[in-house]
Amino acid sequence: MRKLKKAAKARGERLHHSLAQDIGARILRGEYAPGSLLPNEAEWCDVYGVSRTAVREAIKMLAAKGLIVSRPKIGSRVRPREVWNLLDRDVLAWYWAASDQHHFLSNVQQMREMLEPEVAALAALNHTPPQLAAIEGAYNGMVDSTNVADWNVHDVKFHLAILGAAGNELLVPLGFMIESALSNMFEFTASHNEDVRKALPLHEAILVAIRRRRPAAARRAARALLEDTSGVIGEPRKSRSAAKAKSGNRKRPA
Amino acid sequence: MRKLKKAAKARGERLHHSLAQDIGARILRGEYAPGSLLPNEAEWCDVYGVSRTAVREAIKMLAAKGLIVSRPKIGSRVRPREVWNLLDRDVLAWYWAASDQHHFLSNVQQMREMLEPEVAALAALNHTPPQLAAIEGAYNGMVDSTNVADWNVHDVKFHLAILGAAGNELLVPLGFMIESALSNMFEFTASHNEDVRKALPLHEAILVAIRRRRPAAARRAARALLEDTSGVIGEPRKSRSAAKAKSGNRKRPA
DNA sequence: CCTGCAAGATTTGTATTACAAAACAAGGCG
DNA sequence: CGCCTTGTTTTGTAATACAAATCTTGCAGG
Repeated sequence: MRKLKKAAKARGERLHHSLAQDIGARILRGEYAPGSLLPNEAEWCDVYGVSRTAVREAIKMLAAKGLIVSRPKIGSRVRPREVWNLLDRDVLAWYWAASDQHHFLSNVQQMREMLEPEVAALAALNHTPPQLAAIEGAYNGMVDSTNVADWNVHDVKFHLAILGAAGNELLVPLGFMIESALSNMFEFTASHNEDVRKALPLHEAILVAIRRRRPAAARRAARALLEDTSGVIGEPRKSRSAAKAKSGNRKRPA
Repeated sequence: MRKLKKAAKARGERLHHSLAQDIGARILRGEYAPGSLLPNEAEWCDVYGVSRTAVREAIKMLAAKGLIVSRPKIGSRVRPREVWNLLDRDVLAWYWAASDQHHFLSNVQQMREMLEPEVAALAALNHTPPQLAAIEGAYNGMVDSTNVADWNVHDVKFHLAILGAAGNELLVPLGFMIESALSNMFEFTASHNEDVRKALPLHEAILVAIRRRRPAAARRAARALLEDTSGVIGEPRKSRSAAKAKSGNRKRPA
C-alpha cells in the first residue's frame, strides 16, 4: 500500500489528505462498521509507510466530518451513521462511490423535489441584479453549448445560481448534493445532444418566472423540470439492496 | 490567551479541539474575512502558547469543514462562504453565535417549511415499526413532561424521529439544524408550561397520520404545526442587516 | 526598460523522538 | 469481596529537523 505515497506526490496532493480520502472511503464502504474500532495509529503508519504526524492529521479531518471519534487508550471508533456529515463534499463523494447509485440518485431526486420548487419561488422574490445575471449567464451557456459536457457544466451552474439567489445561506451547502447528482446522472444516462436540449424550454420558464418575480410561476416551472428529470431515475426504491437496473427508460438530466 | 489551555483541561476537552473551536468561531465572527490569510502556524503557537502539532491538527479540522485551505509558503486562507460546510454541527453553532439570531431562526424556519411537510409524508409511507415506536416514544415523552425543558427534549426527539423514519439518509444531517433551531427558540421565547402544551394536538395529528400511513394528512398536519411555530419568529427578513427586534408577538416553539 | 531565469527566503508538509495524560486491567491489600 | 494502587496501552502534546512548495528578489541578457 506504499503506492499511496507516490500517488499523492504525482497528483500534487498532500499526504494527510490522501490518507483521509482512503480511510474515509473505507469507512463509507463498510470496511469498518459503525461502533467498531479502527486500527491504531501505529498500524496505519505501518500500512501506508508514513509518519504518525500524517496519520493523525488525516484522522483529525475524519473526526471533523463526524465519521470517527478518538480517545486515549481506546483508539478511534467509527461513529453511528446518524452523525456522519453526509452533506460534506468528501463524505458525499465516498457515499456515492460506495452506495447503489440508483438508490442514491433517487434519494437526491426526492430532496430536490422538496427544495427546488420553493427555492425557485424564493429566488423570484429575493434575487438581486448580480444574482439574476448569474442565472441568465448560466442559461445562455446552456443555449450556446455545443456538446453534452458543456451543457452539463452550465446546467449545474444554473441550478446553483438559483440556489444562491434564494437569499438563504443555509441552502447553499445543499448545492453540492445537487451538483453531484446532476453530473453523475450525466454519466449515468450517456444522453445525446438533441436529447438534452429538449429540456431547454423548461429551464427558460424558470428563468423568466424568476426575472419577472413570479414566485408561483417559478415554483410550477421548477416542478415541471423535476418531473421531466425523474424519468431518468425511475421509481424510487424502498429497499436499500435493490438490484442496479443498468438501463430502463432513460431520458435526460435536468 | 494562555487560559485556553486551562479551559481545555478543565472541560476534559482536547487541546487541538479547543483551538479549532476558537479559531473557527473567530472566522465565523468575521475576524478573518473570506479570502484573507490567517496568521501563520508559528503565530498561533505564540498566541495560544501551544505546540505547532496542536495548531496544525486544529487547522486540519477547519480545513475538513471547508473553512480554510492551506498551502506551503502561502499560509491558511479563509475560503469563500459558499463552500463553508454550514450544516456541520460545529460550523452551525459558530454561525448561530455570530449571526443575528432572528435572521438565523427565520432562515431555518424557511427550510423547515420546505422539508418537514414532505418528510412527514415520506415517514407516513416508509416508516418501519421501530421507527414508528421512536416517534410514539417521543410523543409520549412530550405528554408526560412536567416542565418546559423536558418538553423541549422530547419535542426535538419527535422531529428527529420523523426525519429518521422518512427513509432518506440524506435528510438526517439536516436534523441538527432543526434541533439547533428548536432548542435555541426555546431560550428565545422563555415560554411557559401551559403555553407550549397547546401545541400538543398539532403534534398528535402528525403522529396519527403517520401511523395510519396517510401521507397527505401527515403533510397537512406538519404544515399546521409549522404555521403555529412561525408566529414565534415573525416575518422573515429580506435584508441581512435588519435590526434585532428584541420582542414582538411571541408564541411557542414547535 | 523589459523579460526571463535563478537563487534565496518563508511557510507549510512530513518525519522522528520523547514524554504526558487518559482509561482500562490486574493484582495486592484491607 | 471490594477498594485502591500500579501497570500497560493508546492517543495527546511537544520539540526539532528537514523536505517541498512558491513567492520574491535580483541579476543577466535582450
